[in-house]
Amino acid sequence: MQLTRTDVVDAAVALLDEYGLADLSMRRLATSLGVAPGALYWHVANKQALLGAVADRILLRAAAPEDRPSPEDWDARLLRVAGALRDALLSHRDGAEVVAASLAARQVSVPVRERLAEPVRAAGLSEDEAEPAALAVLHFVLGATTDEQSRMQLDSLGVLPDDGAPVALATDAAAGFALGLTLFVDGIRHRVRTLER
Amino acid sequence: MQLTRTDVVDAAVALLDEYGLADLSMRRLATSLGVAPGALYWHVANKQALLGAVADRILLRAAAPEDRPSPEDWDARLLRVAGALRDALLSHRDGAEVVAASLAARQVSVPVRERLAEPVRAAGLSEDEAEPAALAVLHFVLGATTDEQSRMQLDSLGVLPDDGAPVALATDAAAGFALGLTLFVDGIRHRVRTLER
DNA sequence: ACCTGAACACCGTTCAAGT
DNA sequence: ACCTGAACACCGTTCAAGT
Repeated sequence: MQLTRTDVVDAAVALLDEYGLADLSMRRLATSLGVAPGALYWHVANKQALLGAVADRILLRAAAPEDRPSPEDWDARLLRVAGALRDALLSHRDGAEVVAASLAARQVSVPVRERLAEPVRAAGLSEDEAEPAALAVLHFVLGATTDEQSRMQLDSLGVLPDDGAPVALATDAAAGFALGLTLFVDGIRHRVRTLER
Repeated sequence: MQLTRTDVVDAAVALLDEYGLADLSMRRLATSLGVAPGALYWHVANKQALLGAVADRILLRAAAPEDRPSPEDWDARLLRVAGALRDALLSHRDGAEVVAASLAARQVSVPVRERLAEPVRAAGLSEDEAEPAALAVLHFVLGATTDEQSRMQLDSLGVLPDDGAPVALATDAAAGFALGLTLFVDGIRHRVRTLER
């Protein structure tokens, strides 16, 4: 059967989940599809574009457009969207890294920034400020999740430096994430209040 | 003259500034030092460790320990440290990316997280919360600066998508950075107030 | 102690030529 | 239209052997 762009991205996601980003090469991908390396370049411009498509796949669940307006307050909405984003990133090996890199390379078409900007605008921030504020939240989510994910891999794969408390890392990461988001929400609320005055 | 670890890191920083992270290879580095590739592995365990040393170099200026306690309020201190961090990252090509990657690989020894945690503790946040709050600020700084730097490179090197306002990008980036930090500071202040009650 | 030579096992990308 | 074969120009890392 003939190869599709969708097949290529499917296989790339499968390789990512099984071997991680460092071992996701065009040559390995070609082998897994039973095809010569050059064949991939018919379906995809280059590796960067492929990773962008993978990033879109990862984000799609979390950042699909909402069909009907949510009845929640803006802060609950922001927390939910950011949480869904984190979940989506965590649901694939090196997901946060792939998305962060693709975002930096401007290879992502899922409007994840806009999904975060909507609640921030609803909070009452000006058009000018909602955009950078949403970006700040996005940067936090990506950074925190990349960190969490790389930590998970480091200590699944060997020993971690073990710097201090022997607590469950998973709950720690979730708590840190929640705290960071809370700081943002409170900061946004404060800014709206002072702007209203 | 005999090669030193310091020489190797010096040359790596020079290559980074001139050609960027993507073109900073061990082989190129060896050539620039007039040495066989294998020679580098006497002075440095591997590429990751080398990049960690480069990251430490980049951070050293911004995160050197303060000799005497600053007379500033905690919020001014936090803004200053975060700003100095951004400046340090911007002062080397791909600086933010190098530091972010090295931080994720736990290859950085400059205590940049602690430098941010100090003002947060001084604000009145508990020991438990100051750490993740400082991490959140660090993630924001790294994400925002990586973004800013990759944008700089993309439009110095070609055309940028030009999505909207034809404003000066540099001022935009600085303003977005300042806004993000302000949200954090206000969020922290709010949290301290509610905890005090 | 420090470095070379040479190899091992890979990369991403291109492109004429085939079907 | 889609893919192969083969090449080009690279990688990071190791390690016996030299000095």
